Amino acid sequence: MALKRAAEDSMAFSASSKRPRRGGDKDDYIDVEDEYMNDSAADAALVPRGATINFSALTRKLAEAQRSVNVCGEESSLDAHRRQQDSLVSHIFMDQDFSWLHLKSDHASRPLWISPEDGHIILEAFSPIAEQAQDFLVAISEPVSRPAFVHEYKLTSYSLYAAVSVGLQTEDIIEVLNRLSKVPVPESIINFIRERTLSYGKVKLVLKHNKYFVESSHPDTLQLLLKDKLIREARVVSQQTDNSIRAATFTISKAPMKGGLVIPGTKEAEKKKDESAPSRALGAPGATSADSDLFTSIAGVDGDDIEEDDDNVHAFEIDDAKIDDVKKRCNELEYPMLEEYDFRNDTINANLDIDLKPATVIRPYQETSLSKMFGNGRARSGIIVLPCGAGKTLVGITAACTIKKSCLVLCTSSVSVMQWKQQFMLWSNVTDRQIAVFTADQKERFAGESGIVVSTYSMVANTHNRSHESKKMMEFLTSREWGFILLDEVHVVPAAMFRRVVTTIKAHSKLGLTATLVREDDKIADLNYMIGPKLYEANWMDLAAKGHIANVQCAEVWCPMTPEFYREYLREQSRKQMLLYCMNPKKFQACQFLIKFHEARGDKIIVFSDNVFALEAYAKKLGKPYIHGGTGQVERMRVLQWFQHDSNVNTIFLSKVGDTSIDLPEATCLIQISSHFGSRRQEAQRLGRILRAKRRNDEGFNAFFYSLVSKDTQEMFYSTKRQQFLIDQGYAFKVITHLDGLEDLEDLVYRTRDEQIELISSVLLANESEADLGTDIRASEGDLAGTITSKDFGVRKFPGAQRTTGSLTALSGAQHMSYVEQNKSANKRLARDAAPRHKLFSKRDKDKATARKEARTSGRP
DNA sequence: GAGATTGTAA
DNA sequence: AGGCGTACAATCTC
Repeated sequence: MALKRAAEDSMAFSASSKRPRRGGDKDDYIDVEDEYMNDSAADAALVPRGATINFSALTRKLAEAQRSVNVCGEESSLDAHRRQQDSLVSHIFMDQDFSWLHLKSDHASRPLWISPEDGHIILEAFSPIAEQAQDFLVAISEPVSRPAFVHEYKLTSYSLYAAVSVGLQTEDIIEVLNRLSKVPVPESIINFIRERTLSYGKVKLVLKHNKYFVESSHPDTLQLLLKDKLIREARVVSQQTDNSIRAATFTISKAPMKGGLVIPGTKEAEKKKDESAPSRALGAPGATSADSDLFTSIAGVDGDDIEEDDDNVHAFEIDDAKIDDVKKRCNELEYPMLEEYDFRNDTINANLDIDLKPATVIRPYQETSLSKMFGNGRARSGIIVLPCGAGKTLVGITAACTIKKSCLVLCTSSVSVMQWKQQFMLWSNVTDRQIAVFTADQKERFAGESGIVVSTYSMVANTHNRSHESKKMMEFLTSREWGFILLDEVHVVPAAMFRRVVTTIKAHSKLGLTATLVREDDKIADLNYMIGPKLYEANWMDLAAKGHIANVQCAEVWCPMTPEFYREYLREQSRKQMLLYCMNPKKFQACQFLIKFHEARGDKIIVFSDNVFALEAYAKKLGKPYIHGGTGQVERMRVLQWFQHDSNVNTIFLSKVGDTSIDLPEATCLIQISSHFGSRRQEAQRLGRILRAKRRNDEGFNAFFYSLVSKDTQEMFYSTKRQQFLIDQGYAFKVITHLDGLEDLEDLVYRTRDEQIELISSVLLANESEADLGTDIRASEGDLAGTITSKDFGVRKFPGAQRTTGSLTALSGAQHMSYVEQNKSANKRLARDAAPRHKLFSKRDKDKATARKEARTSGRP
């Protein structure tokens, strides 16, 4: 069967590095590439002897080699697809010739290659010391792409900042890089590292007595910062002069002491070495202990600290409303502020007496991530990136148990609020009195001086009218100093409203947790100054290889459109097109087939669809339960109970509700029928649903992840884009163009043409009733309301032709009246669409926008 | 408990 | 560069 063959193909490939057949299209690298591929991989050096090499082509080749082929007479479109995917692989070394670089004589045993131009680093992942090298590279650079054989990293300002903040020093970085590199570290890179790390770690932001101070052991650095207007104006010159002579000078205090700190739940370093044994596809014998010693000590696990030049530190106070701006500016000035919390010497804030339960042992990578955070005996602010199901919660709880101060946990939904509380109770000895929940329907407060509060972002970020209780609760939250703030799903924090929480809550240290540090907008970089640097990022493939998360086989199933559907697809506009390619009968069939196939294997299956209409249609047709946003709580729970405990219910259909909060440890197979929009995060999150499968440690267990894609439609593009994150994590997507045995299914849905035609008319009908009102009314200015204009037939509307200012025709009450009786929801949409056209509303919108902007930049001169 | 409002994602 | 349109969650009010 085709499916099985695909899996075998890929296995055979990874075992013997046999290259899939493919027409040679680029001649310039073929020779080199062949030579490389025929070498025993462990010996092969990335920089071969020989003339000009096109590295870009080489890396692309290797990445592509991971996608196994399932040839089915679809050559042309498969090739086109591949070319498209190729273009997504990073373009390092494009048109660049680095063959002049001097190779060290023993280059074959060194796994790194460093580009002198842009700081990209290539790691041979099959090198015996790859794992240690990887630890080091994660600490100093950004992972760009980590497929099976060749990993790509990039040195950036931020990554070096993160390296410094986890305790690495400039010369260490250069030295280790040099040891690992096949070529001497280029001068340009050395300069870059020196230049960037020089100023890092010199300035700190500290919270004392509920006030923020910029602190440094170098007064001249502070002077330098004060030359900046923004920072100068953010400074608070206090009247009280405790230690300082005059108000204009900095306050001086004793630098904090360091010392040995033990993170609870850890069991010394031996454990770690045991875990590192299983080798991956091309893995060679493990590294010598000398090697690992070198890297762990360099990577700051043992907690070597930056020496303070001075026993005294100097500081000036800044306005807490402006810390966000100041932090941002300091970053721009290449003096990023470290946020460290010397919690053991904090005598002002009451201790919280919690600890992990004695039996709790954390996993090696959790320990590693925490050691980055507590490497120097203090709590650094930053972000830890772990895949879903890898135990982020436990990392957070352990951190809280290490700091032992009051702690605020923020999550995205009230469901996860409850989960966090429950997890705290499970893993630590926290008592019910110490942990409080703050949501819409529960406003508790902990008893005593210190405690834990779990809440949601919207609860804390909320600006508009609050109930009396919440007001009081908010006062409680903002008035006190928190030792620790835990930000779950930290990638949401850059959102306009949610980022507010970082400034309104005064916390000594912040830890952000997320599985996918990506957003489709450009706000993700803001986290660098809002929270702190990325302290640790796990490699999904490694965790899977070690059995912490499940192995996943990913596949993209191409479903051809039936002629009727494709004809309609070409005629319609994008929105209706979407419905058409979701409801493609071939996709229906593929879905049915896959469900049947996996149910027979004993899998528990989740089918995702963003489109609620399609979701309902599929679920009803295939006779499976489904949940979407509109499903009531009771119904949801019932369906989930069935799914988890009833052996007759092995498949459920979920809309976007399934992306977050619902915990489904039983699922082992996942099918996406409508993967609208190119969200990498959503794709990764969905994959995460099956990573924690309980059966993951069974011999040869695989979880399955399918994306059903209608061929030759927009969906192909989105699908490619969505997969990027997972491909960067090292997942290989297979393309399946034919499902063997599908035709033999006796109760195959929509087999006859008549049935398909019936489906298409129901789809079009659904379109009429649900979608048309919106499009018709939103005709361009001056059109009579409800008139269908030529634009409605065009393939693509002219952008900007719509939504200009107030034509009153669209507002004339008659329309509203005429639709009120017919369709309530349409009426609602109508009102929403029409509203911005009226001057009053547009004014209100504008006001709101400016108000929001002001709130964000509040306090700025 | 429905509805309104606000906010997020992509 | 930002809007597009949809699905969803959380909160408060009545």
